[in-house]
Amino acid sequence: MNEQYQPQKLEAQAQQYWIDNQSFKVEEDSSKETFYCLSMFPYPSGRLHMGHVRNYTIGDVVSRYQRMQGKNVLQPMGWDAFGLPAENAAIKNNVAPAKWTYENIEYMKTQLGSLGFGYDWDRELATCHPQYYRWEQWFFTKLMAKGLVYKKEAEVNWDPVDQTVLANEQVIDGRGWRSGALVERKKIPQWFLKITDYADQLLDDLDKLEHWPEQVRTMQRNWIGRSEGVELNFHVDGYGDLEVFTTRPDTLMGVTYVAVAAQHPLALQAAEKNPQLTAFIGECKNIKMAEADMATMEKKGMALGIEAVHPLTGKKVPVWTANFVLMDYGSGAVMSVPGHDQRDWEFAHKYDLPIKQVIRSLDPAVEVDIDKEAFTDKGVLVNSGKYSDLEFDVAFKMIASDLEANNKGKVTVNYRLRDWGVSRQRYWGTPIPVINCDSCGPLPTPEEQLPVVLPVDVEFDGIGSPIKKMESFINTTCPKCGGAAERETDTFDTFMESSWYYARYASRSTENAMLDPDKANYWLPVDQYIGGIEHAILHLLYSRFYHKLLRDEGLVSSDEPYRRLLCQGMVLAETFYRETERGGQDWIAPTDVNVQTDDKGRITGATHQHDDEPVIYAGMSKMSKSKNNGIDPQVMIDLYGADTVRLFMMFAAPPEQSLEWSDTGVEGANRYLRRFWRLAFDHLQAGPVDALDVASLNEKQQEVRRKTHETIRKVSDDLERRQTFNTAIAGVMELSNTVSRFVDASPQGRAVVQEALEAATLLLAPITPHICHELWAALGHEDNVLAASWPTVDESALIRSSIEIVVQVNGKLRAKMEVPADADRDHVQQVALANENVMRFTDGKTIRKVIVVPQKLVNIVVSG
RNA sequence: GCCCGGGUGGCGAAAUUGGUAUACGCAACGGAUUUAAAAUCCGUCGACUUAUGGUCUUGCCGGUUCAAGUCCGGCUCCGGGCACCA
Repeated sequence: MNEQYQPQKLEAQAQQYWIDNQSFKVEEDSSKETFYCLSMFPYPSGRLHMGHVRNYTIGDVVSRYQRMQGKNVLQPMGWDAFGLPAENAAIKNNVAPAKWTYENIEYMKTQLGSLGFGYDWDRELATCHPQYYRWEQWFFTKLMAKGLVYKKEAEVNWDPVDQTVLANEQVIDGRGWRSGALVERKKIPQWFLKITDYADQLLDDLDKLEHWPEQVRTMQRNWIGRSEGVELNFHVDGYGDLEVFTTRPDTLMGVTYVAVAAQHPLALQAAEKNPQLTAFIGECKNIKMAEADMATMEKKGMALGIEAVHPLTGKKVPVWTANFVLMDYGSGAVMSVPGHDQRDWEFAHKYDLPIKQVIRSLDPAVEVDIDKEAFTDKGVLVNSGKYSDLEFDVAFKMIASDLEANNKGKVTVNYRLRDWGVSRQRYWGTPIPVINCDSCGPLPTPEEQLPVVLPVDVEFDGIGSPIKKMESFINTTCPKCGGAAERETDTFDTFMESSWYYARYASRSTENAMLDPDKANYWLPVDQYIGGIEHAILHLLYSRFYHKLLRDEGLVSSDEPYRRLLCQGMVLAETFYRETERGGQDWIAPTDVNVQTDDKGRITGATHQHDDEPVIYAGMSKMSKSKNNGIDPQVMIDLYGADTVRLFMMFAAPPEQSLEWSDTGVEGANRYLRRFWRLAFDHLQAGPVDALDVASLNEKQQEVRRKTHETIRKVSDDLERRQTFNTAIAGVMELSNTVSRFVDASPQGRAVVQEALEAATLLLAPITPHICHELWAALGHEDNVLAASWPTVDESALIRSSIEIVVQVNGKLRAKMEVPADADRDHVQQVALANENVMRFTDGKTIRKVIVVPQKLVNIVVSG
């Protein structure tokens, strides 16, 4: 064993050992318990960022820990390779997306290797590979046959100058990012998957996911947004029935107007002879189709000059159009009850529409003043004719059945969830396997023609997808009539690829099918899934949906894809900037900045290393290109080694929380590894170690041994149940501190230290595998540390003869005392009451109550 | 705007089921070692105070309890998501 800790050398050796021995290759083996640990695969953007390092370190720790539990562990890795950035890079650097992507994959793969992650690379996949996406295409044609796919017109962000569809991200302040043109909403035909058919299953099965964070389940529940209500019709002369949905039929007598979307046929019809209305509808087009923009924009509307008939009273109410009513959501029309809905109330105030109170509070003491704001609680009906004085539930039922009896409405369930639009008008994605024939309509591409391969040899001019102009790709024949037909040139949403990759890893070598059910079911569901909280809704919901589709196709047998979920927080770093002449910010990399601090270490100022002139400190924020505050993991690995980076990442914060990058914190992690190495080195220098003889240990030796076993117990629980890797590391650090303070060169003293060092090495092995690989051998083990079993707790080592009890008087700490571990309640109470310092606070007072919490504390309640 | 989180020393954090607030680490300070520096080792380290002790302290205001960082109600600030970024 070398005296110096040399991470570069030792890590290269350990990594070579794992490669030579194919240590992480796994096969199906029915005799072993399985564990499938999956980290969300990266988008191959060029280099790993710290978010990846954090994600994959957590995954590797869990995998290695489970392996030490004796399980057959699958930990695969792959590439979420389709997406917008490749197209942007193509335009910027004049390089084909495929080439750019594959080069990035190659580089990032070496980076993952240098971090020591234990992946089974035989199962690697890239979603841009035809052998991957062909099964996605095949599956889509199956879904078409099942009627789970349909085509309809839906709105997109349209750049009228570049003549192209923009992603929400590409619309900045309402304008196209490249052209600067005012973006319009435009309707184009697109393919949809009927995720709403599975809404109830997706909702109900959330209850089964007991190892998912509650917050993610809540977010998904709210996203699906199941609500029971009534669908009802307002008749409009010369148009027909205007259908609306409400969860509050009890407020029906308070409707003072109805509102339709700007694109609603009724609005368009009214606009034909109304230029002002036409102008207003045109104006409503200039809003980005993102919910946040819709919800925060100024609410505007205009009367259509049309009236609708109230389904119960027969009275007429005006019809308005409003920019906040969504055409794509529900029927594109809403009934408005300004007395009991705040948005309607504000709209009514703005446009002087009548406001009518029809609900009062259940609590007679509560005054309702609808002149001030809407009263939105459920309560008792008033001013509602025969329904007055009814409470919500009764009113709901009675109004609903009256509507039903008059054929004006019915009770129904509504979801916030909308069907999944999977069409994208982009190049770098999976071609949608559809052939459009003028006479036969859209048809699935026949199975024998799959995959529909995306041409990779393309010219990129930056405007629109190159395959949309590529006749050799487009022109084909109709599979039904044999006539000339055209291929669909849209590609799939990249969420399609990431929705089933977890299953493909489990059946990676299968060539003639999407999945081999035997192999897939051997591994699935994923035991532990790890990824960023930003995926809490979309990716995880689509993936859950896809799993149910795979199940219904007979490819998997489970209901849910991911048994346990861990959402890791973001990685933050300090940000610095200078103001530009135009008042913008010029972000400066933290590595280019010198920081000044006060005597307490707080940042008081900073200067640029290049010119020593001041820069502005803007606090911590997520590492990103836009803030230029990313720290390159490769630089840190080269400087300190992978183990240090891994240790710091896992120690600095609990996994779900955001993690603040700190250069000195990394140095601290490195310092700990050097100390740990030195501790082992000094111990081994003293020669062979005797076998441990538990019965002969003195008190000090017993204490060290107790610490060893308490640490094993704590770290096991932290890694397995709590997944608080930071406290696990703190625990091992405490053990190291105990050992380094323990000076005892006697044979049994050294035996106790040997046991402690072996335990610490095993406990750290999942987190810092390279140094532990080396130390395990140095401590005298012939087997590799990967093959070692997780240490077990010797319960007899934990036994204490006395314990500390704290004594409070009126809840305030007044004394600490040692009592025998087996002391009974009365004894503990007596000793507490007799304590000198306790008596200073009880003297002359009346003791009202004494609370004894066994093994912990005594609280004496006094008065007077 | 809506949904979901979070706020504890100078800093990252710990306190697991309501029971000792500040474990572990960073920074800072003092000392040892050194020709010197780095590295290393030892020590101090929430605030105030009349100091073997006491008072206060977990974003703010209020409540429940013998006991609240933890539970409840109201606010506030910060972050994530909002369906075409992945």
